[in-house]
Amino acid sequence: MYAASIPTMAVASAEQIARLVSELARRFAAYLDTQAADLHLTGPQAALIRHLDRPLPMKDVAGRLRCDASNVTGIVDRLESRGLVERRVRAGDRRVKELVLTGEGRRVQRRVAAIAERLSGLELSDSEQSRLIELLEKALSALPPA
Amino acid sequence: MYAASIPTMAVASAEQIARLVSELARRFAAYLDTQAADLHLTGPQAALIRHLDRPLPMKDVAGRLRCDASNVTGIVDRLESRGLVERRVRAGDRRVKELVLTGEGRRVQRRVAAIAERLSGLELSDSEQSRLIELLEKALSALPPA
DNA sequence: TATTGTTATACTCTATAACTATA
DNA sequence: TATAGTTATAGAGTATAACAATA
Repeated sequence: MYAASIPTMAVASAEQIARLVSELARRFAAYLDTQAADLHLTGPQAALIRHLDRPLPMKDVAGRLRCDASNVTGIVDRLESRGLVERRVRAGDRRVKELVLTGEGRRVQRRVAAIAERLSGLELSDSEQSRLIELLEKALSALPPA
Repeated sequence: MYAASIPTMAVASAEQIARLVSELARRFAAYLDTQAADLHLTGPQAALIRHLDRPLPMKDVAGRLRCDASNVTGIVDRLESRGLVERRVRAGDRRVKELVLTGEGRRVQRRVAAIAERLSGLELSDSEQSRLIELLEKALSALPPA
């Protein structure tokens, strides 16, 4: 046993948390990817569709996906070729192209949204869920906003 | 990767957990990537180094990274060209190449390992950490093993 | 001049299939 | 024949820089 002033246990569990969060992140991402693949979407494509809650300029899409604007061109090209999204020149400013979902795009969007919700069960009781939410929010506050 | 925004109201805590875990996963991955980039490593390169706790056949590396063996060739090529890892033909079976860290590779490995540990604080007390570990483990059990 | 989006370029990661060398 | 690893190929994502159109 060590002196109480040096939180040995805390260090041990800190590492454990890092490992668990890492594992959870990995599996969660893998889950999302496989679910997206079922819809014939890559991760970034699914993310783009999920963020398209209203007509959005390409630049804003890049902002939400946190990637360079030049990438969005390619991702949108592929989605547009499948008829899921559409580029529309903004009336007031012809430099801007707004991205909108097609009818089929909206159908896919609903299925994408359902993916995260399907994770919900998590085998936790209501009170466990509340507590987990609290702790996750606190843990989140320790990470850079990115 | 998924939604950035956290709902202000939440009675539906299951969905909220899905969003929080999603957000945590996203930020955690982003954090790991930027930290790895500081070491001039990509995510997969850092992951490979992290898993190299002993001489490991290429095939086992692929297993640990959960990717096809053909990918490992390229990742290892790049690490080897930087002198971080080394391929060694196994004495007993000349088909097998075991991957080992060089001295410099071990130094980098220690820095990679430190990344996850640095996440440890998480601004949680000891008991909060214990509880979070419990809940994370339970939540993990709901996800496919991948 | 500044901004929006695209194109050109170059890398990394990904899987599948064909190939080699060993067993 | 079977296994370990590589190579060939092709597609997707990433960023930087240069560019056109528009403001």
